Amino acid sequence: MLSPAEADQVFSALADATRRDILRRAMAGSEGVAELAERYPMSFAAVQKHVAVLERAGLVAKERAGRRKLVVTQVERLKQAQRLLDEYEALWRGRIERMSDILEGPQGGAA
Amino acid sequence: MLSPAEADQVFSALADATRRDILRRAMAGSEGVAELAERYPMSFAAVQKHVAVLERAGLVAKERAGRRKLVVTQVERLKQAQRLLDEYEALWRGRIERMSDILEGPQGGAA
DNA sequence: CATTGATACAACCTACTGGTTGTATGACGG
DNA sequence: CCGTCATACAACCAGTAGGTTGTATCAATG
Repeated sequence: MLSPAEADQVFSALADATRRDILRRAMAGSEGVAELAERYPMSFAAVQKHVAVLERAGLVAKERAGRRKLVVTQVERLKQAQRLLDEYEALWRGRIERMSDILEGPQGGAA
Repeated sequence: MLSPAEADQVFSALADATRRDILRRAMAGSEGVAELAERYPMSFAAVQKHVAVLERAGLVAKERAGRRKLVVTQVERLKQAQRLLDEYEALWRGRIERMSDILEGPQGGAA
C-alpha cells in the first residue's frame, strides 16, 4: 500500500510540528501558501519548503485558484499511514495470541 | 495525548525502514540488540543507534535478560500515534460536513 | 505591456542524522 | 578474578534538513 520509501517520506513529513499544523489547516483547503506563511514565525520560503515536503510525501496537493495556489490535504495518504500503523498493531495482537498458545501448552502443538 | 515534541520523535523514529523493521521484530520481544544487528547490512553500533532512537521515542524498551537486553515494542506509543492520525482524519470528516452545510445553502445560515 | 501580488527556485549556512571505528562497562562461566 | 560475550558510548565524517536571502516566473489588472 505504501512502499518503504513512501512510508519514509510520509512519516518524516509528519515528524515536524509546523508541517502537521499546515496539514491540519490544509484540511479546509482554502488557504494559499502566503496565508499559511503568515501564521508561522518563519520566512515565506521556509513555509514553502514545508509545503513542498508535504507535497512530495503526497499528503497535500496544490490547486490553482487565480494567482494563488490553494494547499489541500490528500486524505488518502493519511489513511495509508493509518493503515500501516494498524498493520503493526495487528502484528502485536498476533503476538499476544501466539504467546497465549504457548502458555496454553503443546496440547495442539506442532505436528 | 502526544505532545508536539513527542509526536516529532515518534514520527521521525518511524521515518526509517530499518527502524520500522526493528519495531516489527521487537513485537516478539525475544531478540537482543546483537540478534537484531545480524539481520541488517550495517554495523552493530549503527543498529544500536536505531534502537536508541526508537527507545527515546518510547516505541521500544529494553528488558534485561542475563547478559543480553531484549528489545520489546511499547505498543501504547504506537496506539498514540494511531490516535493522532485518527484525529486528523476526524478533522477531515468534519470538513466534509461543514462543506455539506455550505452546499445545502443558508437556510439555517449565520444569525 | 508594465506593475503588482503570489509562488517558485537557487545559493548558502548551521545543525542534526546515519553511518563508521575504537574503546569502556557490565554480567556470566571457569 | 580473568576472560569473554553483549551492550554502551565517544569521536569522527558525509550527507541531508531546516532555516535564511535574493532572484525569477506566472497570472491578474490598469
